[in-house]
Amino acid sequence: MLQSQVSAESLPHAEYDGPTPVLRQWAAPGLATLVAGLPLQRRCMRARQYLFRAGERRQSLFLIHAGCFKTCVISPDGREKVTGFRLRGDLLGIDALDMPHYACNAISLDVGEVWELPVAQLRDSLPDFQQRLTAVLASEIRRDWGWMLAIGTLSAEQRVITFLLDLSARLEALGFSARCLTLRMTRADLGNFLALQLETVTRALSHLQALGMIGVERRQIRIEDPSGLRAMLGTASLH
Amino acid sequence: MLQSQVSAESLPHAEYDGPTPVLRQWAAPGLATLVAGLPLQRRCMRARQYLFRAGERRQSLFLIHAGCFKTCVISPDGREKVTGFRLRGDLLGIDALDMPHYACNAISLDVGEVWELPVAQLRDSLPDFQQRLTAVLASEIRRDWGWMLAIGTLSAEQRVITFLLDLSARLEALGFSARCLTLRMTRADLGNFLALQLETVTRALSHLQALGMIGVERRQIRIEDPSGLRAMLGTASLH
DNA sequence: CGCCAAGTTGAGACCTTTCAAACGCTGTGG
DNA sequence: CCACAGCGTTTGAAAGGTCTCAACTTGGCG
Repeated sequence: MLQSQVSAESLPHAEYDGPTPVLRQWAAPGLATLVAGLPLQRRCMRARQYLFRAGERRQSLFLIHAGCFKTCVISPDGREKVTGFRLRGDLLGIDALDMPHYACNAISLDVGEVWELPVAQLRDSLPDFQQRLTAVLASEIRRDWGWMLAIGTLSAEQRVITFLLDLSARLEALGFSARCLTLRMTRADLGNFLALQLETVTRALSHLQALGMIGVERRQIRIEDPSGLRAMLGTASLH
Repeated sequence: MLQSQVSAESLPHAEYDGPTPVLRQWAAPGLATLVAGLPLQRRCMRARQYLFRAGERRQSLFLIHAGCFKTCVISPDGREKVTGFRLRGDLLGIDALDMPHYACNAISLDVGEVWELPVAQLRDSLPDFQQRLTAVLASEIRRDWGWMLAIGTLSAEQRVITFLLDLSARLEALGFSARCLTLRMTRADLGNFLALQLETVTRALSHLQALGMIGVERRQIRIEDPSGLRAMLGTASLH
């Protein structure tokens, strides 16, 4: 249980030589260590299980301890948009900190575990907890802007590359392999997030594989040539 | 000086019957009244003047008192992305609250005035200032998600409509006319924000004018048929 | 008065979408 | 144990929306 990304971890570690251009700001580190001593409510998740839904009464924040989640918003007329894929260390629910109800859906893509944070209590006991929250929020804004930039200025293939490099770097920061990743989301989710059709995502992956840049086997992705991929971003036709 | 949007204000007020579907969360209100008594540094701006640039040392936050600003991020390889257009009451610089340097450029699109907020001082004197900040940050995240949704799921024309309705509603909330608006940004800025080419923006505006939905005269936009516009969003082919 | 930035419009090319079909897993029931 | 349904993925071919490039117009400003 909770063993998401083990397949990646069992593979050899590899170098990752430099940050992805823009998408390079993560949440404030160390929140997990901060709450280590507290009596937290732990909650295990199955794949495709909702952690919470937009509109539900917001009781607490959740710190991801294991697994992979997607967050998505849905417009009144039914259009859906995946706003991000969240990994261990990410906070879920912060976007509704000032509201009585959640503002998005949070769905587990795999088995996982979250820790429920008692916000009011933490605010009192930890002097700089509130400031930590603002840091997490600000960095989420910058992350979103990075993706808006990518979606607005890059071709389909470049967006997919950006996603792969970003995910690779995030997984590596968590101690997993940067070269071999398991996508926990469907092509449809990925396309939705990158503002592409799922077929376009598939084609981009196939093409990158044909170029020898990556290896694709269903949701297992091997990054064969990281610097080659990064070079394909630099040669941006600026759209 | 500071008389941005006067042209709109001098025109008759008109009804705005209902919120724009998704993009409907604004910054926490009343920040201006909160800081009313404090000895704030005021700063006047000209058109095209930078309030701050990404990378500059961040000293303070700025509360827009008058005018219109754009914020934008620039990737290392020179791709630019307008992340938003900011009006009176909006806070500039919050996205870098946890950093020593600004994370975006803030550029005045018109004459305007900002109030410089001494963050550290406010944090001490106003008990819930920090909490207000988190509210502003969270609402910025939701706003960004709304635009990501629009850009990812709507056609060019629908994005332009969404922008016009959003701006109209924001201006009305500030006491300006909801029917007659002055765009302070160029077509290029608008296109950049909406992930479209400037020519596509022009064509969308021309087409909406041909349909009798709006009147276009350079940067003066008259919204002739708000519900008609909103209907064009509902008839989304879901891309 | 003339230059220049901003905006408009047209025509063609191109990338992505759309629609369709086939394939491969996975879980279920006979 | 295998057949089968169902979802996710892959690939092809055609259509279409947006981009690109270009010319022209307009209004502002030195």
